[in-house]
Amino acid sequence: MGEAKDPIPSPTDAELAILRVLWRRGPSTVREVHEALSTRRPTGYTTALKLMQIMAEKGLVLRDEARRTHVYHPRISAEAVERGLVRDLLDRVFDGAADRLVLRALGAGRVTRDEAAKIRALLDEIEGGDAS
Amino acid sequence: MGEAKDPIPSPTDAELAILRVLWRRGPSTVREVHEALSTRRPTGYTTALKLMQIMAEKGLVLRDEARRTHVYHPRISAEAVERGLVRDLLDRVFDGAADRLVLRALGAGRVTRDEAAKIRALLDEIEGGDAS
DNA sequence: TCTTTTTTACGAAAGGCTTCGTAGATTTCT
DNA sequence: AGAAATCTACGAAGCCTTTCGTAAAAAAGA
Repeated sequence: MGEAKDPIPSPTDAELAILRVLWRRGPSTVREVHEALSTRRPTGYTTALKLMQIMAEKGLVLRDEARRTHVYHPRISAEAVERGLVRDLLDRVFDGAADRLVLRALGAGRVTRDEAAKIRALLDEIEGGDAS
Repeated sequence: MGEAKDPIPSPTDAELAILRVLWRRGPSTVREVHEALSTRRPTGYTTALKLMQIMAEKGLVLRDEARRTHVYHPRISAEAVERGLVRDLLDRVFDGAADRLVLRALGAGRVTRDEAAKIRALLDEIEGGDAS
């Protein structure tokens, strides 16, 4: 029997911030991530380092140790993480009712005409392919 | 100058669960809340009590001490809390782009024809009233 | 009355997240 | 070579959240 690889956990807040940098920049060093984060919120270098080490343990990132300065790669897609977080919120506060979440989302960030059009198109797509 | 009353903080997970009971049942005692929660997840009575005491301190609920058995009232609306949580998620993971959140929401919980219709109506409403 | 139950108050432990300081190794610069 | 900078590893503190145990007061029941 192979070892049971547990599912990758959802990132914490700080971890998510780091993943976002990796998704945007691509594989990066601790220094690069730290600098990207520091522009928004000053923080210690070793803080980023420690977090990224933890993330490697958790399987959120992959660490390339070929050179002395390690390079970190995201190991889960933005889409997967977004899906997980949205499902969480959906379950925790909206009883899984997607339309109630959408209602609030449309209320919270004001929606441009463009965005509305995109959403309509998406609805068409869903209903078109759905036989229920 | 009046004392500066700080804004009510967003509820934690356990606090949210309690608020949801209060929203559904209306003003309730610790016992009632505890029983409502215990059906889903067994937990100690004093756990609910402690949480509700903390929530009263934070201003999330109001405590009526007229009788020995205190009665707790929600002090923020479901709508306000939902708005806050959605905005959080929006900022933290979607750069404030509501349509990206909606996209994921529509993907996460599968959407019924009914829900789709509601969302369309909502979009109509927004675009109708919006002069941008 | 005396016992049992209900209720509040309080303290504190356990776990998770974030942050940082320090140490040691390696590389780079002068 | 010697000094300075860079990098990883590690431990631990501080904070927050959740959970529960214990104690004391009040009410209800026998």
